[in-house]
Amino acid sequence: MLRVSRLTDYATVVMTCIAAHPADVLSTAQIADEAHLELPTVSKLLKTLGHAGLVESFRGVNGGYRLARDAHDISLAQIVEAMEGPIGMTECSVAEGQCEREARCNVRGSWRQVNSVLSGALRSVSLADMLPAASVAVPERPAAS
Amino acid sequence: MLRVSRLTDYATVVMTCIAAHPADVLSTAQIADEAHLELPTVSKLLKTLGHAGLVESFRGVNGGYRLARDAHDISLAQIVEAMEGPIGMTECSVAEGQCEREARCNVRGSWRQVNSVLSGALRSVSLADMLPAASVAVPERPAAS
DNA sequence: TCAAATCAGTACCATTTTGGTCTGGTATCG
DNA sequence: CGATACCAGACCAAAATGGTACTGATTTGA
Repeated sequence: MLRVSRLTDYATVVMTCIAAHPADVLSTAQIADEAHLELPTVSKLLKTLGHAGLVESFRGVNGGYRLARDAHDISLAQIVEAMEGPIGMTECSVAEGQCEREARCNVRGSWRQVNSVLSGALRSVSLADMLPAASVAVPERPAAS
Repeated sequence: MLRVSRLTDYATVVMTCIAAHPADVLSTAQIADEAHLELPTVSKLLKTLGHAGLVESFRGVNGGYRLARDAHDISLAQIVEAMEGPIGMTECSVAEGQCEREARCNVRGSWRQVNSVLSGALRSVSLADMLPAASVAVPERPAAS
């Protein structure tokens, strides 16, 4: 079915949740609640996203996560690569020497061409583009504490 | 990492092998030999490709397979769809109502956008384009650099 | 008409990937 | 010091994937 893994999909949702509160440090529990995902799952996602340098973490009481840089400077491609590694539609798009047909393979060039179109599309979408347009105004749910 | 299944990759190889002999009916054994793949695997591929109407089969002695239409009229997208079903990068790109977030999901639109770019790229490559350059003059070669 | 060649369909199994949970550890704040 | 909250890793169950085997149906040709 040619799709990204479910975790990658979740990662985009989690990232938009964090991006919707640019000023705050959100705990994993808050993010899980907002994204409607299980807490351990969100925890694992954030760990991976942190390793990739897309979010930064703060430990201890009142700790949590925050975007590592502005939402305009984070692309969908970076999120996908953080979760799944280098983008490649076939084995041989990513690394050389995977199959012995490589030298005389007619198919490989076409796949690489499709691949570059895809990664271009992923690079062209930023996290800011994925936010609801309304978020420039007041969010629908003001933090009732 | 965001790739088509290995069988889909094999399917493109098998299709180019068949396309390289436009006049002949090739047996599964011949195709397997030429593609350097196992015979039962090729058999399964061809059955699926046949159901999708991309190749036609002939039974009995001297039977085998042949392209159902000209190589220029078969796109990479059709091969992928034959093997993997509708092209969609996320669950919700393909069908509605998969997740309860759908109504207010900010992420979905961006995925659908990426998706349409990808399927456009797959549609733009024909089986004829994937053959060795001998018999085909590639119309446009967008310089990928 | 019989036998060989060849595709058709189904069922099955082994491996890998994926998604998710749990446990213990460490840092920070009050 | 202790409560909170992130960190790291192992671990497990379920699903998808790739491959194999077996049986049946159809056509050709001797």
